[in-house]
Amino acid sequence: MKLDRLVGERFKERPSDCVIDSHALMIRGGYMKQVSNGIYSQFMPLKRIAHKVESIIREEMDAIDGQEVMFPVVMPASLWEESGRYESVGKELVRFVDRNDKKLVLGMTHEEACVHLVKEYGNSYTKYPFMVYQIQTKFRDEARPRAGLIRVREFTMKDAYSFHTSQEDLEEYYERCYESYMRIFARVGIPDVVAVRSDSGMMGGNISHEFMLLTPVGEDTVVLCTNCDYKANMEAAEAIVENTRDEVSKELELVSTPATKTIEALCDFLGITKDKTCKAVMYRRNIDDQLIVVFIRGDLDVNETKVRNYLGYEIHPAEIEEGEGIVPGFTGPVNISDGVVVLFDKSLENTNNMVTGGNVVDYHYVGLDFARDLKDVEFHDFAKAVEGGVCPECGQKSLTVKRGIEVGNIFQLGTKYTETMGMEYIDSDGKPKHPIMGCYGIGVGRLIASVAEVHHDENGPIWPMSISPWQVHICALRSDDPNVKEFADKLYGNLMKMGIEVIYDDRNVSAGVMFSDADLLGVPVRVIVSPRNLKDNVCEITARDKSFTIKEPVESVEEKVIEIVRSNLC
RNA sequence: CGGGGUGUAGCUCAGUUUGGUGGAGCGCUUGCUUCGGGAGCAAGAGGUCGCAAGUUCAAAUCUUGUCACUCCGACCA
Repeated sequence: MKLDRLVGERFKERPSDCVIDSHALMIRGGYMKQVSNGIYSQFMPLKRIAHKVESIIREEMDAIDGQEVMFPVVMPASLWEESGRYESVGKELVRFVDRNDKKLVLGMTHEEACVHLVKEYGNSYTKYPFMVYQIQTKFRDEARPRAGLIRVREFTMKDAYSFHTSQEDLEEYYERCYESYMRIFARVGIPDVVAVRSDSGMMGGNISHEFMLLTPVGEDTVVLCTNCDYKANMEAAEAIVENTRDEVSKELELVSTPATKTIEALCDFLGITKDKTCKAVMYRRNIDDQLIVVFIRGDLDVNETKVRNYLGYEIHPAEIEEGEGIVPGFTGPVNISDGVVVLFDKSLENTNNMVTGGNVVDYHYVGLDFARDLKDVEFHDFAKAVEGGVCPECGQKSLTVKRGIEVGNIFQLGTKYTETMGMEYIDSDGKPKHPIMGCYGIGVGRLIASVAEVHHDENGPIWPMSISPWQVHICALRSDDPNVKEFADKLYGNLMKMGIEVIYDDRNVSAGVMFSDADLLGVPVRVIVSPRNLKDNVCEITARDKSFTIKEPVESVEEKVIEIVRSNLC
């Protein structure tokens, strides 16, 4: 490819609306152009990278007996009504009608389409297990796309679906897929992705893992143990709290605490620490606005996912209005109004001498003893894990909280879809059963952005050889010099003949422009042909990551470049 | 969905407070010079100031509406 023919322009300045580096560099480098909020067109360099990433994914999926298929982008609503997700999924699912007013949806994930595809085939236990996958465009009307390709509405995704006749078989395959994923991440250049236990959310099912690239720009929160192997998404991380109890329980007493609506103000007023308070966090049930109050120790935060899972329905943070029997800022468990769902976090179990809302404006209870003053209370884990908290695996106070980008995930789905959609096989015992499913996703664009996020400098991305849009970038400095032009042309032609992927810059521009553009394209090997070099009968071969610069005699440049590319030295 | 911000040349942004014939840098075109990290000189092209109403003798500037983008939060296989 001649660089002067490459469609897409490169920019000197960082676009003002780019927050993270990978986004800014991919815009500056002419990799993509935004069409709408969370929707991008891709120029050739990005398309080539995506193609390579997809090839790697394809190889690894095929290696675990996957079969590539293709599901439709547009599906009839009836398919989603079968699984129940036409109702249960929120506005991320785009619903529309065709010319005949028939209801359709835009594919955001393809469990339904997959079950539909393999339903008749999988009619006997002898046909299991099997896995099908596709690499395709998905559309999710995300509430807030951001950070370039990290969070978008339209994106390319590899999604795989496996079918099994036993939980053991699913688990065995799940493990194979897990390892396959680790190979994929290593091959595209981010080997240090960690797999964390996750909450399965709308997908349903039991065990699931998310593959996280740890980086401060990530939008997920991950809990890791520095002492053992424990890793979990914040949503799924168990919180272990050590409750302390004072020797003497004081009397329960209502005291005046004017203008202390926040825990901070209350602690200041009474001269106590946050862990001696019990705060109320309010939610509402999505369908009917039923009020839910979660009581938790004042120094901790509520993990909303745990509350949602415990209750078994969708909730959202609540605004309190007058006349509901709830006193915002002064809500406590003693004499709380009926008709409110009340939950207690384990951090309060067996504690005493706690301060909590008096359910009267400007009053709090002090001396609350949960064992003594509240009857028939159950305590559950509703708290977020904290930095320095106790690890649920090894019991040490060694938890750390980090940010991560979710580059992939794997779910043990169970029979949620095969049951609702009536997929059955005849087992060896002659009885009809529902196959057990697993599903496995990787976002291609997000993966590419993640690689750029890890591998870049201030001048541009530094692509690993495995996914770089080209393998070699030839810069012909002073292409108006006939010797330079002739040599560079020949080198370009010969490398192409040898099957090397080359981007060739023979524009008559200054060295600075040429090098800056090369930096933005991030090709790992750069060959500089110039009058200065040719005078000494050499060419310069440099690595984009600056790991080496060599002056190679002109006779052996071609050979040397091929050797570097083939040996994957970059 | 809640709260902020921004829409002026391909890009980055001044100009809006206080209404009076729209600017800069980069990029683009032409010519000459230059040539190893975003060159110099000269000449040029390029904008219904997001859109629509309104106020006014006069609107990029004031008012209202609307659309788009963006940030924080909520939500998120």
